Amino acid sequence: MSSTDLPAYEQVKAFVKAQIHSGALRPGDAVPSEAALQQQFGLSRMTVNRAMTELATEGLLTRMRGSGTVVAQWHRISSTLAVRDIHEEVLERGHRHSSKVLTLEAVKADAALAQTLGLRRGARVFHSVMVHYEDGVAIQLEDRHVNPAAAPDYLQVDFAHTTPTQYLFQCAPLSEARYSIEAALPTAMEAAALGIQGSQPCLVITRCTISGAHVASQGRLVYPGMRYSLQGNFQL
Amino acid sequence: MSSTDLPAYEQVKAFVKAQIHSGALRPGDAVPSEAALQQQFGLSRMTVNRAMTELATEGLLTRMRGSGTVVAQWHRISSTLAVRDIHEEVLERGHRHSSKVLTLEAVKADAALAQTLGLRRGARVFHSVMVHYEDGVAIQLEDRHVNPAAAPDYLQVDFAHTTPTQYLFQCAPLSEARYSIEAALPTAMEAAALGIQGSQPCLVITRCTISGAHVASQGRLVYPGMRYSLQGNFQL
DNA sequence: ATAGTGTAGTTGTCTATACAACTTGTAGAC
DNA sequence: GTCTACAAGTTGTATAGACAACTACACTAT
Repeated sequence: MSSTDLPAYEQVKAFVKAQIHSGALRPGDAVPSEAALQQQFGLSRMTVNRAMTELATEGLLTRMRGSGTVVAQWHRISSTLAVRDIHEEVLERGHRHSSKVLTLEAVKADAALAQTLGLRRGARVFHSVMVHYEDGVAIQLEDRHVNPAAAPDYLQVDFAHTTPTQYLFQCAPLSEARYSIEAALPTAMEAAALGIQGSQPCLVITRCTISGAHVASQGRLVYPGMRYSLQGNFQL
Repeated sequence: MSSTDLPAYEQVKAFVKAQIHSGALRPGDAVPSEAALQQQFGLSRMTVNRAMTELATEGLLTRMRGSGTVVAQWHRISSTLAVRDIHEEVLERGHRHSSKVLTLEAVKADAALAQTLGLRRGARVFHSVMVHYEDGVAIQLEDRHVNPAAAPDYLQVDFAHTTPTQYLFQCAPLSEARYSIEAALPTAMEAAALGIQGSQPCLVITRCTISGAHVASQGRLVYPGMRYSLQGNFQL
């Protein structure tokens, strides 16, 4: 705890990481045991254990009780995909966010929708379609179906002052989510709403949020391909 | 440690999680302090601390030394995106994988490529283009530029028995990656190689892998939109 | 009123120890 | 040769205690 200001367990993590990145330790290789590192660094085992346990949960190491620790075969890269509000997102980029509600209604669920929301066919569900603009340019079409059990007052919400994501966060705490990302062509209606050609590819994120026992909502988010890309930067 | 076989710290985690999912604790709400939970569960503070620290790194809680713990505002969902080999991926689905090499050559880097690979303009880089098939159906076009410093023998590799991902894993341990996911139309060449219409949208992943100080390679992975989607399931 | 001081409460880290659960290899019994 | 039993080594979990770093708030002196 003298060389830098980093906590001791972080220094051990950095040491092991460096050995992996330099190639001194390759996938499948055995990593020194906690006892060995304890000696080498002059730390207690609990501290070394914390370092190694964290590296394991980060996916860099594979540990087996009784057997030892090896460098993981697949460097799993843990990104964080934040389920967040597009309003906040736009503001964070220093731009102006606005939106327009195209549809806000109650409809009867068809077979497919009923299944994903866990309801019976013909059940009453809420449906909203809106377009989000960043500095006046359409960047997202949000087509959402909501389970009334999760948000009974969905139709009364004033979406000029809030967004579906924001509102649903409030009344149905998120517990699980499923998503699917694909490239597809927009429907004629979607293309018109986004102000793009129907032949222009879009990034479509289909997202299903689950709150406790209910499937709270199912959303289809359409991004014009030319104006949007999902980006990430991973560091091991 | 009596009710179930779960470790004590996992039980504390489950307890707090349940309170959040049920809505008893909402984003921004204060969570009981470690001392309080220690009393309540009859555990040592270290055990409670482990539970809370892990929930914080999972993004469920926000902790501030001196101030306390609150439920995080944004339920960050930590997915794991594995940088893995398409060969293994196809085999895992129980299908047959094959591939065809279209190009394997050394070229001079143009300005853009030189910049991303961290080389000077006109530097010698390796270039490969190949198509991957799953049970005979084209599912991915892999257009890759490789830094010779990371893989000097890239042109001599027999890609009938291995894949670029696999080979690069061996000779250049991964330390960082940047990616970008977007929807785009394939080039005429790409469409022909994948056997699809040029008007069919594709999911394009541009990936840049970094190994230590070098940028090891830059790859453009094109997936036919109709045959592929990125999927994920998150659990908090 | 304002600025500074102090104190209680909270989280971050580290130690030393202990036992449990599991793996692996070896020595011995048959 | 084969199986069993044991021992050594490894990780998983839990404890009790300690100090450091920081925050928030109340209180005091100006």
